[in-house]
Amino acid sequence: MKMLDDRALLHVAEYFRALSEPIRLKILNRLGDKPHNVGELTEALGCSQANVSKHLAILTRLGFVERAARGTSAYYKIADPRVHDLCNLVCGQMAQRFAGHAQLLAPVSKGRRPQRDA
Amino acid sequence: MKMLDDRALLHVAEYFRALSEPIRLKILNRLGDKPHNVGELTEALGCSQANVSKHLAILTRLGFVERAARGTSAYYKIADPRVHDLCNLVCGQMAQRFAGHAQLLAPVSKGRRPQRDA
DNA sequence: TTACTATATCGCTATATGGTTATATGTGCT
DNA sequence: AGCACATATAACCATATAGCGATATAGTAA
Repeated sequence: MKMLDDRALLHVAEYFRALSEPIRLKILNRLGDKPHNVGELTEALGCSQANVSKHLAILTRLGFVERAARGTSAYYKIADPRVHDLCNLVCGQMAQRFAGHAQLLAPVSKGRRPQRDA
Repeated sequence: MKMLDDRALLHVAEYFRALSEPIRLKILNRLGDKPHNVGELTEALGCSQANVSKHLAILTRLGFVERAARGTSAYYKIADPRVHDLCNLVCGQMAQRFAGHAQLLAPVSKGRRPQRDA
């Protein structure tokens, strides 16, 4: 992590930001199974088609997913499988951090500091 | 990545969001070396002390760093070394993705799709 | 051509948040 | 006590963006 110059840092930040929306994580999660078109995703996610399209555009721009037009549909699939490594890493930390705790929904209350045992 | 319910998803998203600001990545990068107090970080980052404090509060709340008061100073250190795993993973992807490309600063132009070879 | 479907984009509003300055809080010193 | 320094917080502004509905674009079928 030492070799990061400022411009690379911007890209890394942008990368993380793309993953900072629950709906986009849901999309990636869905696509982890198999490719889906926009309509399928829209129904699965329960929000507007316009919104799904917008998020898919973001994920595509960042290179997380790939678009393939088929007929009038647009099928999206995971373009970079390493995304799952990322999510798994984070999920692992989440699992540890919140294991058993009932305060999963709590706003990670102010002074709260979860254990950090490696 | 399959075991993510909605509330966990929120936490993961929050986690990623904390990493989606270049200044916070810089702080983590700095702290990766050794603990620093707010004044040192403020000078190193070249922005206001208030701002650094605010970002440190965020990183602390999410459990990325730990605070230790010493005298009138507050020293921060990396609380969860796995953060570096995360960053390294991303940096690795970045390095691959942009290797040799001159368009590092380009807005990852619209249709652009970097190679995804694992 | 027209009609229909699927997706992308536009225009907008509301909210979240990064940045600032000013102030409050806390700690140590005399 | 008062003073000085280090940090945290408050109040505010500006910007970014998620969400929506409406519309544009593209493909298919008649």
